[in-house]
Amino acid sequence: MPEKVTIATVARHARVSRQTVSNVLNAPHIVRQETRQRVEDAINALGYRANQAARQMRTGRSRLIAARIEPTRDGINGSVLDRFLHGLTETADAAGYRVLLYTATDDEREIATYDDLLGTYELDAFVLVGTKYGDPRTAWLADRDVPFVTFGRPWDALDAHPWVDVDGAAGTGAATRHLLAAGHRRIGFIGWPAGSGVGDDRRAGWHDALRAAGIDPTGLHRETEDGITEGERLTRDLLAAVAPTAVVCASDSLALGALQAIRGTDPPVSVIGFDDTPVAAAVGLASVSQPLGEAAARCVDLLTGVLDGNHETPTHVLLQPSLALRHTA
Amino acid sequence: MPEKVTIATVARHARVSRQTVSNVLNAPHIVRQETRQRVEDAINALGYRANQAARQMRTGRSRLIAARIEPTRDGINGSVLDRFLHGLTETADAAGYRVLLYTATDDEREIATYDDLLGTYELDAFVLVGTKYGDPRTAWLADRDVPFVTFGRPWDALDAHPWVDVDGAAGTGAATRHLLAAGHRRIGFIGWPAGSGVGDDRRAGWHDALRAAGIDPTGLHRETEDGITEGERLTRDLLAAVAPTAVVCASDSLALGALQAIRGTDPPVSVIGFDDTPVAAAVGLASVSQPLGEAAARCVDLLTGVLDGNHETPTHVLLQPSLALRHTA
DNA sequence: TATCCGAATTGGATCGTTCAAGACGGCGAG
DNA sequence: CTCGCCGTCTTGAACGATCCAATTCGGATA
Repeated sequence: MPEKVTIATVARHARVSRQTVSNVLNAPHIVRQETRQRVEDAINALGYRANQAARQMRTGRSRLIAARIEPTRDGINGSVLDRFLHGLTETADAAGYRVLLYTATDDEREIATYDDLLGTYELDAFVLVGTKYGDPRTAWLADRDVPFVTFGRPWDALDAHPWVDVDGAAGTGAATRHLLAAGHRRIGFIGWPAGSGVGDDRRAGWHDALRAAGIDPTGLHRETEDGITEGERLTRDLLAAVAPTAVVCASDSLALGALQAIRGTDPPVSVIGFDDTPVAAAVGLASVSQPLGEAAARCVDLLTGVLDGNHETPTHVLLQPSLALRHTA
Repeated sequence: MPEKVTIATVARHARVSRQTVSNVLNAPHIVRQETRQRVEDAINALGYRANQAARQMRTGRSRLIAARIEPTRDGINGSVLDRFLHGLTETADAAGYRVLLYTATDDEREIATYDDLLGTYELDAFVLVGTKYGDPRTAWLADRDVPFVTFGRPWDALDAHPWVDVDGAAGTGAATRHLLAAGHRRIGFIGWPAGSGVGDDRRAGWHDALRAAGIDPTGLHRETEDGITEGERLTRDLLAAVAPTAVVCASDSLALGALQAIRGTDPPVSVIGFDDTPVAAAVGLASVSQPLGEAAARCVDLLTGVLDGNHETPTHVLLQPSLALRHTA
């Protein structure tokens, strides 16, 4: 069995000192061209790889970022996180970072996990998905100057920390305008109770688009917790009350419920969901599509900016969604 | 700012040597009860956490396991991996391990990634999801004595390495028997081309169940690549040829296609899918459900067994699926 | 020729932990 | 009484990288 290749092995092979090899790796510009070449050749010939643990012990940086993988709730929205995670892994990899997973059942435990991860693994940064008003997790991290980025705006103070988000209002706005252009006038909205940043944002897009078209949105919307059953219930209610010819929903779960509710209507009531989940694609549901890969990439950009001390990079990014049109619209 | 708490800090505080603290952590039984208590008190008082990088450098073990997150293909089957990953993270955590993500677009790059992860991060083990006949990845890992477990049997040699799998034949068998009990006689099967271990296994369950009921399965099955469109096409073909009253499918994707094809039949043709994906739950599709959390837990069990040198643990585990009955069956 | 300068390189110390070997006191056997 | 052993604890070295201070060397300057 071949003995382990360390920086000393490379140094001996290239007939230079350990420090010179280290310089070739970390500060190539201060090494003479000819020497550098010799060292690089040795590295390739021996298949040397810098030992991350040793490097970390000296520098205190692990090149590891943590992301949370959530228990699959209704399984529909879970796929959003899944796609985001995949993008994150890919982009982080390209930037020389690795993604470590963790889970937590509530905020308190999640914070305990931060403490543990920071203490034992010396993580470089965290990526949080979804934040709420007065989120204790971001406060904890900020208090300790731990670098982190959220996918989702901090609704109570936009400048609190770096974030990446998708413009939900633009998405529901575009969906509504698409329906208006198709001749619809009574366009309903099924969303979440007021108070959640994301929900209010998505409703605002629909609301403002109707207003801009000279239509009064009063009475045309309903609010409920997320879920297929709830979506169906509220859509039936809305149909009975104001007979909309189209419905925009805050999520694909709600939209799937809406689809059940409108079954058999003639002409069929149009439905547009939100998130463009695989379920939507499978059942032909039109939906607002978030650029998740792009969002993940921007998160990594922001993090590397912070970690490498580039304070010139922007601290927040708002991406535009697109409309995935299918036969329900 | 408080200075870093190391093993030396704890030692000083408890008035023992560094090594004694280390022993309390790693071999408590060789430390006198009274001393141990004093050290443990100091650990708690100071909030000491062992530095993983330093430990790793000395022991060569990182307490990190790697799992691959795949690009969301059609997004339906992706959720299976997602749920598995979540279970894996949770169980690994409980066993003192963390899960590191990686991606790769093909086998060659995946192997290059193994090399990189092993070289720079000294990963303890890998979890592979899905293997095929003559898989180059498992061969590479086995060659180098890298511990790993697969979720999915190595179809060409069941004793090649530790694995966890779900009994697909039992699943399709149960589905078929359920349909038989409901009075169906002509039960079709839509699956994948012969040659894939998983596909052949799932077809065998259906085949044998029919045979056991004294029914000749000849002509009642069709094979195709996975996908909704393909599933629909083949189901139409099967309907036209032999007019089955029920169809068992090798995946939820195929089953969704089948649902499109049978629309309007009277009495409705029954359909049962495989994987119990969120999509199935959403559209009311009956499906065979894999115990993914349990599978992940068993993977961790096998790994810790290998890593801790327990060669007495079984090297493979075959779990039984259950039937999620919904209105399509 | 002596002095100085900066670029390039060197050896030693260090990060926090575990391993290997040894020190110390008490106890039982010879 | 002495020897060896066992249980308990301590000391020094090592893992593989980077940081720091010191050194070499060729060339420019006085």
